[in-house]
Amino acid sequence: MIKKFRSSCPIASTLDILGDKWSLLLIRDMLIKGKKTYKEFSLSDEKIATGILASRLKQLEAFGFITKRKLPDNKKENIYLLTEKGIDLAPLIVEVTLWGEKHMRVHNPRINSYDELKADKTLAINMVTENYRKVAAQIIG
Amino acid sequence: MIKKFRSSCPIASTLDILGDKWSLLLIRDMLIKGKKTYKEFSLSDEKIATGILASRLKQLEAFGFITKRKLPDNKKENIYLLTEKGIDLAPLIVEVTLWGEKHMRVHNPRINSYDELKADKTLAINMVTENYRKVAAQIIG
DNA sequence: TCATTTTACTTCTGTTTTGAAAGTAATATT
DNA sequence: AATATTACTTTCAAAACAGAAGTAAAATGA
Repeated sequence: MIKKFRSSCPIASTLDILGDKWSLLLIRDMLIKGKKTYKEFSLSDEKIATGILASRLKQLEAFGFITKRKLPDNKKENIYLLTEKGIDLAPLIVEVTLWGEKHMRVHNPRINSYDELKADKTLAINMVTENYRKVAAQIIG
Repeated sequence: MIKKFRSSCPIASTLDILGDKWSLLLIRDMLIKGKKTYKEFSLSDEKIATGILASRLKQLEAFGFITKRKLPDNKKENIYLLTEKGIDLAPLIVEVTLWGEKHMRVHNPRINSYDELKADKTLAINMVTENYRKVAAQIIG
């Protein structure tokens, strides 16, 4: 997985990897919705194509956002879990959610409210990350 | 500028518009670097292609992130300025910067430090947005 | 046990997007 | 009046994407 970076800017470098329409949604699915298998990802609301899903998982793993493992009692399913690097995207995901809720509903009226998030951003981030860590630890036993 | 949204998720809807490698960099150039003309954008460190630049500016304008105007004494240059919707991306941009600085340097060693940002996030956001508003107001007279 | 289903992909094909270069038209400068 | 600058558009090859179909191993059901 070779990757050339366009500049020395941290924003540009982040977009060099996460700057597409799917990568951050996979992180969202893991962090917020607790998804962990290929099948679960493939059933997303946004209908990701299976080829794109495979390539994104590969890239996210190559760059250390996620890990891939098998559980002892299941030789078929792969379990994808966020690393600290991936979990650290929680504040970013919260900001995107808040911005999107505030400014995108005018374009997409279907967007829901997230009042809990607005009320206490820091608390929301902590709850999401703590919850994820707990659930992940439970999965790997 | 028609656009179909993939789902009711605010993250997905935001990515439907900003989920590419260039849009957020243009916002960055305006908000942080004070760029405002086509020429200035085209001279970015990341070497955006002129066709992509034109299409992104068009989309950002169509979705109300930026406005396009001419100054009374210059019939040639167009001045692009962020709207409130665009300025509101400051917290998101700060989060991306901080995340990128923390986690991307391992992949791209050229990335610089942003200690001021880390020290006080809220202050940094306020300074950037207040500065932008002031500079923009001065430009339009 | 053996057929069926499930999971996790890969492959194929047509379409869309991107990137690099060149071209154009109006305005501004020398 | 000639040249340069600005803001694009156009062109075209290459890369990325989307949807459908196919494959192989593992798990399940009869």
